[in-house]
Amino acid sequence: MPSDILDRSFYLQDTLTCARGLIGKFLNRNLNGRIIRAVIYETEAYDGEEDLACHARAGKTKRTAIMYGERGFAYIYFTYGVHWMLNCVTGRPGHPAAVLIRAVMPTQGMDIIAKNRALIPQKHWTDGPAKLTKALAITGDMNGTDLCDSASPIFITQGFELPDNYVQATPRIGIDNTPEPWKSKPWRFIADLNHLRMAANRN
DNA sequence: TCTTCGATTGTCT
DNA sequence: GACAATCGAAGAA
Repeated sequence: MPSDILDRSFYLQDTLTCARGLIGKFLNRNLNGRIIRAVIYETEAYDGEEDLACHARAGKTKRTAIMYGERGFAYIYFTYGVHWMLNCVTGRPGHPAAVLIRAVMPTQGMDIIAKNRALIPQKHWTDGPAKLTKALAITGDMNGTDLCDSASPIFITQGFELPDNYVQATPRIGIDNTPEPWKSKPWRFIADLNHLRMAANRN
């Protein structure tokens, strides 16, 4: 299948580089043989036990073990008793880190997403980390999926190169109780949606 | 075992 | 803008 799959060496890079680099890439979901594709436009980096916003701050546990494993795999966890979150394991081996996928722009398989997000305005189908997992039917049983294998239910492929002036870095969302300096680290990356739409339309 | 609280969302005012 | 929903992981006891 796609020779343009994002290969494991990508995920061995520094976690911030991965978080920035994933902006503009395609998130692919194979659902019973049908592919849903969406461009990633918002991510956050969680980097190591010393990052007090990172789940691995408590060390290696059953939940975070996947972050200590091989790079390029999915770390999917459940939160608020309701929501699934999708992350990519990144960074140097032995260093627990991951990139949270916070938002995507669907480009293929819209009919499936429409069913998964019934009654929700299209604008809000995939504009949040738990919204996109619901839209793409991603749940905890896909935890540990190899994102570098096009036979996986979830995998990531090459996308658009976005110049830095269309991608801004801001503090991460929803970590109000995390102490400084972690709370203010500009480890969230978000692309200009208008620019991304134009880039997508050119292709 | 018990308590706290979360990398959020959707609804209601 | 405020807040309930809803449950499992982690830390305390």
